[in-house]
Amino acid sequence: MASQTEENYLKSLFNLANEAGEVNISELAQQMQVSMPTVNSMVKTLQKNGWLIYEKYKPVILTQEGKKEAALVIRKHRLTEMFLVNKMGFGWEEVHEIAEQIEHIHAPKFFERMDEMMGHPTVDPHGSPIPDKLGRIQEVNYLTLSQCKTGQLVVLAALTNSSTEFLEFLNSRELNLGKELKIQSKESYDQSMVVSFKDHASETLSEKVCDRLLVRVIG
Amino acid sequence: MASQTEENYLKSLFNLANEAGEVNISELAQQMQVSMPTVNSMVKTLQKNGWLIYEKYKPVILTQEGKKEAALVIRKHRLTEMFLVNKMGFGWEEVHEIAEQIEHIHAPKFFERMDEMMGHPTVDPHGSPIPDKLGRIQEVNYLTLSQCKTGQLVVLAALTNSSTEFLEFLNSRELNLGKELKIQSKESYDQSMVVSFKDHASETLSEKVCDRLLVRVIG
DNA sequence: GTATATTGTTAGAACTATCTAACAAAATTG
DNA sequence: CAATTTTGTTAGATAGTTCTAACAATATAC
Repeated sequence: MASQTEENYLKSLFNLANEAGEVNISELAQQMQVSMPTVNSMVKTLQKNGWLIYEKYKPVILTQEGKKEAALVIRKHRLTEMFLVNKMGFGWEEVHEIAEQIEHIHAPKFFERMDEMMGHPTVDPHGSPIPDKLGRIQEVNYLTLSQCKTGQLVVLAALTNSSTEFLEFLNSRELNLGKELKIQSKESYDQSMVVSFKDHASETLSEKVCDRLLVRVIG
Repeated sequence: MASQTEENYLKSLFNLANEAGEVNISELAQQMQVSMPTVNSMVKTLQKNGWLIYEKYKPVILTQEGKKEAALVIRKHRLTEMFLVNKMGFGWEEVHEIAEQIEHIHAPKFFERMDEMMGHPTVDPHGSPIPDKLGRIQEVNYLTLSQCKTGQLVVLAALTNSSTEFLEFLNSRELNLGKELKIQSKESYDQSMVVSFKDHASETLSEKVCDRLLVRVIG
C-alpha cells in the first residue's frame, strides 16, 4: 500500500505526464517542492513498488498500476471536494486543502458512501472528472474560452486552474460552472474578451482568465 | 503541531491517566502496541514539546497543554463518529476505524461544520462526551448496569467498551442508547441479570455485558 | 563542435519512529 | 532483607523521507 508521500508523488506524476506519459525529475521536484536528489531516491522506491519505469538520466513513466493507484487517489480527492461543497456547504474555493488531506484516508466504505449520497457525480466542483472505482477517467475535451469565436454562446464547464485566488476572482464576477456566456467581442491587441450573461451586464475577461475557463459551445 | 504519532500517544495518555493523572511506561507501551524503549524515547519528545512531565523511572503526567491537545483530538474523533452515524448512515460499529484516521485531519472549519450540521452534539454514538472547542470535557457519572438493583427502571446511556464485537452483540439484541430497561432479577451465582424491555420480551445479560452498559436510573 | 548551462546522480547526513539486546532500578515475594 | 520479577533505560540498528555538497551526463548556444 502506498504511503501518503508515495500517493502524493503518484498524483503529481499523473498530472505532469505528457502525451508520451513522460515526466522529468526536475519537473517533479518543482511540483513536489522537494530537491532533485529527494525525487531521485523516491522514484527508485516507486519503481520497486511497480508504479513506474525508471532508467538513469531518462524521464520516468508511470506503469498501468501506477496510473490506477494515482487515479484512485484523485478519485478520493474529487469525491471529497464534491461532498464538501454539495453536502457540507463549503465554497469551491475552500475545499482543496481539506481534500488534500482526506484523500489519504484508507476507508473504501467512507468514499463509497459519499459517492452514493451524491448520486455518483462525474465531475468535482471545478468541473474535473472523477475517476471511477477502477481508476478509469472519462476524458472530456472542452475548449478554453480563448479558443472561441465572437458570437458563440458557451456554457462554463470546467477550469484549467483552481487556485484559491482564481476561484475568488470568479466568485466576485458570479462566474459559476453552468453559467451561459455570449461572446460579444475579442480584442486582438491583448486577447481580452467581452462576454455577456443571460441576465445581467457584460464583463471584460483578460487572456489569462480566458485561458483558464473551459467551455462547451452551445450555439 | 503534534504529528499523527504524537497525537496518538497523547490520546492514549489521556485515556490511561488515573486519578493522580499518572501513566506508566509499560501501560502506554501496551496501549500503543510498541516496545518500552519506543515509548521511552517518545515521552522525551513529548516532554520537549511541553505536553507532559517526565522523570526517569517515574510515571509520566500530562501537562494542561498536553491534556488540551489530547482532548481536541478526541473531540475530532467523536464529532467524526457522530457525523458518520447521523449524517452518513453508518452503524455505530463501523465508525471507529474511520474516525481513527479522520481525527488527524488539520482543518478546523471541517470539524466546526460537522458540529454545526449536527446542532452541537454533546456525546458520540457510544455515549462518550464530546470535548468542547477549548478541550473541556463535561463528565457525567453513570452507573454500570451491574451496580443497579432489581426493580429499577434505567435508560441505556453509554458504554465502557466500544469494540466492534460488543457493538454487534448489542445490535443483535436491539440494545440501543436511549433504550429503557427494567431490572427483573439478578443471579447471585454469576451476577447475570434479567432485564425486560418496554415493548417486548426480556433478555438475560451476563456480568461481562452488564459491566459494559452505563445507565441512568429513572425509576 | 567545444564551452556553458541545465539536468540528474551519488554520497553522506539528519530526523522521526520504530526495533532488539543488554543492563539497571524498583517492586514484589518468600 | 535478599532473591527474583517487573519495569524502565541506554546503546545501537533500521526504514522512510528529506537535505546539501560534489560530481557526472545531457542539452543548448555560440
